[in-house]
Order: sequence, then structure tokens, then C-alpha cells
Amino acid sequence: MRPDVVTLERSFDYLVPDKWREDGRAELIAVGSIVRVDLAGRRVGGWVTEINPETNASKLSPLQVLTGMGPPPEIIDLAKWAAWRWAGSEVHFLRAASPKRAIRRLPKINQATQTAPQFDTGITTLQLPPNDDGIDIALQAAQTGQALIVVPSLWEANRFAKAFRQKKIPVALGNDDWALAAAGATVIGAKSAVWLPMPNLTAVVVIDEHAEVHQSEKTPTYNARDVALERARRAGATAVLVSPIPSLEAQQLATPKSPTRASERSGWPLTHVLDRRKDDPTHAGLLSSDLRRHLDTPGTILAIVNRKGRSRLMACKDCGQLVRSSDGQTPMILNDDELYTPDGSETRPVVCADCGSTTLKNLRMGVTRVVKDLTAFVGEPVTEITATTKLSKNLSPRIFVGTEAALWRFDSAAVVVFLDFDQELLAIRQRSAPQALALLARAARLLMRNNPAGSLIIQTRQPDHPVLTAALKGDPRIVSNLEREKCQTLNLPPFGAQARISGIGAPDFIDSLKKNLTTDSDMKILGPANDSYLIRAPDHQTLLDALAAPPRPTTRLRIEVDPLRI
DNA sequence: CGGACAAGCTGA
DNA sequence: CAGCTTGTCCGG
Repeated sequence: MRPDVVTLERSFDYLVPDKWREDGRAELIAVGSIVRVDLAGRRVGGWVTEINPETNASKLSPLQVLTGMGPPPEIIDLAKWAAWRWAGSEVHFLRAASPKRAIRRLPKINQATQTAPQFDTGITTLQLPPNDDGIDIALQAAQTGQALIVVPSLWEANRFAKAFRQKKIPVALGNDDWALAAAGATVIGAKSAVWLPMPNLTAVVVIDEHAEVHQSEKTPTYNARDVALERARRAGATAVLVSPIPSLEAQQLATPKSPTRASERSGWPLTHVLDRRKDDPTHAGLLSSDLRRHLDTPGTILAIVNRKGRSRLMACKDCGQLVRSSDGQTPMILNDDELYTPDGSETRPVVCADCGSTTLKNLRMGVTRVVKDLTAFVGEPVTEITATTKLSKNLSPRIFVGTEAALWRFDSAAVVVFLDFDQELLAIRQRSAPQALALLARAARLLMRNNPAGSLIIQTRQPDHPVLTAALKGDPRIVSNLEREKCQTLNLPPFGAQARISGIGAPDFIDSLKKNLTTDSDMKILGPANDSYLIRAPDHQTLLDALAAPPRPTTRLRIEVDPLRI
């Protein structure tokens, strides 16, 4: 049995107590069963990994508690694979694959009526217009047997589940319904749903496969799309990757089946790009003069500000001058300890060009300030959306301000305004352009649910940015073609593999990693920068086999495979 | 991980 | 050399 102790990468042998043979408990033990044992003087939980193994221990202690059912053998194997693929402990995955409450027996469910599957075998990448959320293809998948539907959020999971239940399809909604999944129900859930038991898996559908939320923020930073694909492959199940803006990975795996140009184009909303370069840059407000006429539209208006990026618009604290490029035209932003222009053509240290002061202030307004300014601007109440804001159907306020997370709090809207889209375009992440387009695609979905369709308003100082061109033309290939070129040139995923190593144990780990490297190795170790190292390799096999070789330090070590932010 | 135990450090 | 900290090993 494998103890539920992250740093203990071993299994231990235990005896089944005689009493368990008498009372029938012994028969319930299977590979994956969750048990509790005494190990080194304490009680720990763990998973049965083998029954009647060859043992070389001199004395065996008995199992103490049979907690209940656990992940089936194929999930234990999948966890082993994922531990390699994301350079983490399989314990993390086994926990995700285990029911939160003890399960001793499975419920009976009415199996969905199986109709003839209309699915291609292998992997299909299905590009849909942004107004199509893929629920129809998910419903079809459920007709093939037992389907796994991976969605970006719990909100979406609930929405999908409702539609499935209306069609009398038995649904397991996330880990709470572990037993239903094990009994054969269609599984719908966010990333951790890929770990649920599915004895009759026939189809996997990943909705909005391009979304960053499919990747876990915590280590191991597994990507639910990739786990779902591996799972489908092992089970011989068919897999469909659905997205309005297919990721490079999905495009690599299967040439996208695209809608007609006309239907794709009509799936994108009316889009207005408001060029803020002509506004006075010293006026720190986020509300351009052109914005007002778009806010007269009846219906829900959602204004989005970015508070997550690290890049910031700066002004001198002493003389008040906006930090601008040498020609005085472009405002510069701060990243780490350097000022730079949004197009990257000019950089300089953090110093005011006018008075030489090194004290700068951040001009980015808090959401609260935006709420206040917007209230004055439109002359009606404006509500701030935070994680805890409760939304009821008959809300009297209709204008909302929030971060990009607010886009997942609404089903539909009449207007979505990105108040400072440059923050998205300049975001310090590996794939800022596709992810900026992903936000526009999400907004598009909310806007296109209404009749008449809503409009998308984008305030920017870079109106010719390819992301905006793609949205205006309703053609995401403009962005993905550029991104592919960039990733291919720089050997970034999916054309290469990378990992970030950080934590106190990182320098030692990197040292032993370097010792293992041959001189002709095509792996590159960069850093340290901000106490973390970046490792680049031509493919995951090379990278992960190298990462698995050196001993793990007992001190903290964080390994992020294919990190989203660098 | 957490306990056991050994080696290293300190102060009277 | 007792008393404590720090490091290393190992668990069935």
C-alpha cells in the first residue's frame, strides 16, 4: 500500500487481519481501496497498490482500517503517468482521484440509452464559433456510453449538468458524485473530474480546451485537457477538443474541423476598438470620451479591469509627469525593475526623465475608484463584482465592474467593455496574445446569447494589435498563426518543453541536474532569476526524464512543468 | 512526513 | 559532559 505522505515515494506491505476474512471486509479490498495503517508509530491513510505482493519485510503489521473504495487500477496507473508528466508526487493525483467521503457501495443508475455513436475515433479538434459553447457535442458524447465532459469552471459544470438531467442522462457532477461516476454516470466537472472512476469510458469532451483554467495552479501543475486525452487514449475512447480559438496543442493533435467562414464570422459580436492614444495620457482615468455612447444600450453592462497583471502605468511621484518614452508619445510601464514601452522598442531604468526622481507612483486605479468614476460618468448606480458578490436574477443595478473573473459570473450581457485591454496585451505570461483573445471569446459568448446580440467595446492604445484584428474580423487564426511562428522559433510548448524550478531546494537540485547533463545535451538551464530557474528541452520526454533523475531535496522544491507565467 | 538517533556546538 | 541544535536516515 502507498501511504498518503507526499515525500514518501514508496509502498509498504501489510497483512489483512484474520478478523476481516471472517466479517467479509477482506473481500472488499481491491487495488485502489483506501485503508489506514500504522507506519513508523503513527496512523496514516493510503491506497492498496498490490494484493499478495512478494514481500521482503521481516515482520508485517496488520491493516488497521478499511476506509472504503478508492481509485480503480487504471487511475492509479494514470496517476503514475501524470506524476512523471508533471514532475510531481502521485499522491497528489491519488488524493484527487479518491472520494472525499468514504464510499462502501455503489448506487444503481439508469444507464443512458445508447444510440449509434457518430464519433470519429482518436482525437478530434472541433472549432466552434464563440456563440456555441459545445453543449450539443457534449450531449452527443453522452449517447456513446459513459462520457467525461471537462468544462472550465463549476459554473459551467452546473449549467451543463442541468441540460443533461433534462434529457434524463445520469450525471456525476464532480467529486461529490464519485460513487455515481463509479456506477457509470456521465461525468461533468472542472479539471479534477478527470480523476473520477469511469468503468465504461467511451468519450472525452474538453470544453474550451484553450482555457488556462484547465491547468492546475498548484503543483503538480497538471493540465486537465492533457490528462483527459491520455485517459481517452488508454481506454480506447474517442476524444473531442472543443474551442472557439483552438490552442496550438489542439491544432498539433488534430487539424481543426472549422465552421464555415460565414458562420464563424457571425459568431463574433459587433466590436468597437476605442483608440485611447488621442486621450490625454496624464488624465489617469480609464474612461474615454468615446465610451459614453456605448453605455446607453439597455441591458446588462459589464466593465472589465485587469488587476492581476504586474505591468503598470507609472507617473513620477515628485513632478507628476507620466513616465513616457523619449519622444514623449508612448506611456511606459514597469515590469520587475525596468520601464519599457508597450511595443518593446525602448527600455530604461526606473527614473523620471524630467526630474530624475526614482520614486514613481502606480496610476492603475483600484476597482473601487473605477466604480466611483463610472457612477459619475453614466449617472446611474454601478456595482462592483467580487468573488463574494451575490447575483440574483432581478438585480436592479445593471452596470457592473469587475476583474476578468466577472466574465464567468454572467450568462449573458448587452455590452462588455474592457477598460484597460493593454494590461491584457502586455501581461507577463507565456501566451499573452492567445489568452487576451480568449477573454474576448468569452465576452463574445456572453454577448451572443442575447437577441439582439450585444457589443464588445475595447479601450486600448494599441488598436492595430493582432488580437484586436482577430476579434474585429472574427478570425482567431490571425493570432494562432503568429503564436505558432513565435513558439516554433523559440522552441516553446508545444514545440518544446519547459519547466520552472523554484524553492529553497532549487540550487541543489539544479546542481545535480547539471551534473547529469552531457555536453551535447540540447537541454538549457537558465537562471536563476527571481530565485527560479527555467529549463528548456526539445520535448517532454527529455525534460521529464532529466527531472526525474536527481534525488529530490527534503527542503521545499517547486517544479512547474509548462508554466503559464514566466 | 515525523520520529529516532547520531554528530556537532556551547557553556560551566 | 549535559543539554541543546542540526542533519540524516527510515518506516512493512
